[in-house]
Amino acid sequence: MALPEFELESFLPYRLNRAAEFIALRFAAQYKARYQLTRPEWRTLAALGSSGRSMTATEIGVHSSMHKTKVSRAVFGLEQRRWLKREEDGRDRRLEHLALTPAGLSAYGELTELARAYQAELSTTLGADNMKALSKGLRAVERAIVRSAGYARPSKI
Amino acid sequence: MALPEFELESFLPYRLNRAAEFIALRFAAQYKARYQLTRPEWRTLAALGSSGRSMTATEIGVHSSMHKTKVSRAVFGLEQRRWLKREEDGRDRRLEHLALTPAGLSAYGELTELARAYQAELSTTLGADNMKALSKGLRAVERAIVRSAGYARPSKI
DNA sequence: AATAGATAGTTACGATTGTAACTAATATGT
DNA sequence: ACATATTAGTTACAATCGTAACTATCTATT
Repeated sequence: MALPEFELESFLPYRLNRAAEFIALRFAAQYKARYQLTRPEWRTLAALGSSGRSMTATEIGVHSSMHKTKVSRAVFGLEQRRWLKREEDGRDRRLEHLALTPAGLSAYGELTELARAYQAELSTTLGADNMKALSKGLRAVERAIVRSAGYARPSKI
Repeated sequence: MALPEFELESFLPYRLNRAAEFIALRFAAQYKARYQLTRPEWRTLAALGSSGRSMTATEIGVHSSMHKTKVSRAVFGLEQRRWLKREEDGRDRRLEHLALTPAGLSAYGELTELARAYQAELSTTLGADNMKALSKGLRAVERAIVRSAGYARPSKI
């Protein structure tokens, strides 16, 4: 009569969600307080800044697993701050190439300082080899994401 | 003049968020289609079902890293389906002990079947030892969550 | 060249969310 | 014992989000 065992504590989606929420919140508090940035705005800024090149909105969405309307609004927000500018593609006028302005780049630089500090703090808290293990596991998930983006419709991510 | 390096690809909050979002979405599609459950409702049901005992709303929130208003609404939703009942604490009348009804338990049983299947699929996709690594890393984060809940205000999580 | 289908991105709108304020109860300090 | 602070949980409200529909453009088929 006993139910077959199920340990929520070992169920990956639940654990990942919980961990992500916990880890993200503390960092979000910093850039929110300092720059009034929303999470999608920070993620968009980070995607652009880290890539070191211009990207389309769709690319940003795939890269960060954000819904396209989220990206669209984040881009609009960053544009209003003049941290980002759009440039129309010459050949395909549906595409917009998004790039950080000097002001955007400088904000990105300051934010990466915070990020670096937070990452260092995490490394101390979690321990170096737990970080390594986490990183290895995440890399496997990332490969799965890339693979599935290849087959399936990216807009559904 | 070059900015100090920052690799978004190695920044834990970003990576965790992306992975969690990706992994959770596929599973959410299943319980949404099958039971019209929301994510907070599933997480609440799972926390209760898996613990095998009654819990308070606050305990559920800490356990699942969900905001207390999210928990409050999820509890209300599950109560309306008659999957959960509340019982007042005799000594402290602010507390409500939440427990699954037989119907709730049976739904939980069916959902854990889906969960188990999904976990198995993930294990195949990611590979057993990547799962192990991920699990080890998550366990470290979980310890950090527990520690911080001890000191800091849990309502802020 | 014309039509149908696909894709990039935006937006209207209903649903979901978090903040802050609230109620009700308990705990604490004097 | 009384005032004050704290805690559990709910709710009003404004902000945010995702679905679906939309515009504009491009690609493929005939």
